[in-house]
Amino acid sequence: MVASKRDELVHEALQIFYREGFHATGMDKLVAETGISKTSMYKHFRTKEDLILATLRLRDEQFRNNFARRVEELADTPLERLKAFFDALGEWFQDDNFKSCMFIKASSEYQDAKHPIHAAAAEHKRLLAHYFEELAKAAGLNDAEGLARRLLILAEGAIVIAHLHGVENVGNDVKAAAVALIDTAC
Amino acid sequence: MVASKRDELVHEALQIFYREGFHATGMDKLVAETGISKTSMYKHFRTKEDLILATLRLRDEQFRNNFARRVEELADTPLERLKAFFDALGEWFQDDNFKSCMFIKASSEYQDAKHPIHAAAAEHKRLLAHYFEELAKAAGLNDAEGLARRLLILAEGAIVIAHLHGVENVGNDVKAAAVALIDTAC
DNA sequence: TACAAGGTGTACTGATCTGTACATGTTGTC
DNA sequence: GACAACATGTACAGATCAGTACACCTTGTA
Repeated sequence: MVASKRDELVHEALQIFYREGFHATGMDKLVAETGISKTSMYKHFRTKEDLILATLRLRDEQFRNNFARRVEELADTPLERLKAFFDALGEWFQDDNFKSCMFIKASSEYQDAKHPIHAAAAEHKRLLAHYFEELAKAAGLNDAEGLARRLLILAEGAIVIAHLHGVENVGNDVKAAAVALIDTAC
Repeated sequence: MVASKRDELVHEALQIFYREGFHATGMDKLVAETGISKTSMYKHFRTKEDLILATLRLRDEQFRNNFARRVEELADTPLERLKAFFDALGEWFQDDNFKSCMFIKASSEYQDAKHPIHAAAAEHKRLLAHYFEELAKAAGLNDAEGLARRLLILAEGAIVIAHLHGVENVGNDVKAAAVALIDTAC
């Protein structure tokens, strides 16, 4: 099955934006690296911003599917899964292609909260917090909502530090901290 | 006392880069907003990158001085000061001009770990971890180094979430999480 | 008065940016 | 075979990017 050019473009642009950044990636670079003509790109997306938003939607989908699947592989109960998320996070940091989180970087380049790209990043993180909250509720933990917010803070901090200081320790550190926070809510 | 044009440039460029981003701020915009001529800028700094590095050095100085002072105002013992850092962090989030952390944003725009700007950001965070570690040691806590790394993760995550989701809750959440982690090391 | 240091204004180079115009080629379906 | 949908190449507009050239002005000091 051959994916449509549109899908191909979004998939490839995702990789390039993730690797190189948004402002630093021009449309000409996308043409050069994907082999897709600029005319086609602008047929599918009216602006570069629209293309970026499409890559973020895809990334959100990928990220949450991959993590949900991996967490389900790693553990069976809601409580164990909540903790296992932070193992999966550590595994991600080990990936050779790991370069921080696309949404954190997007919000760094598009800082205005009202900007659609910033808003998409905020929404992605809200969904992640919601995921934590559902697991915490299912595990019968106290203050599931507050715990979810605290775990989100941990996850984001770990991503930033893994990117800045390299992967060493970070996976273990964030897992330990997460377990400590979760245990206080038992 | 009149500061030198060089200092004036670095101070103003810092504000603009912080507010608008690095790639998004052209040298022509700096000329327009500071009133300093481009010729003068390039007399003081060979490249835009050199200017950015100078703003990061200033920011590092400001950040650590301000926080150290505020933390000393808020508490007297090492243990209390370690906790008080997260109160000071919450105060920062309330600042109308708060727009995440300049170093996180710098590492988002300059992703390569070998890039001087990325390296400067990494160093800034290492100094912050060191600050935590010294306080933890002075407080006689267990595993001061590990605790410092976990607290750094918390601080960075809180900054990211305060930027993405707004200030609500974040200050209290991160303080509660930090206290929980610190108390497990007592 | 002379000089040097620092600052200025303007106009420019050559590259790159987003986005468009326009004519052409390919492919699947009726 | 005809048509529509989708893709292509090329060339361009107009703005902006980092950085430079060059002639001039201001000010403190000797």
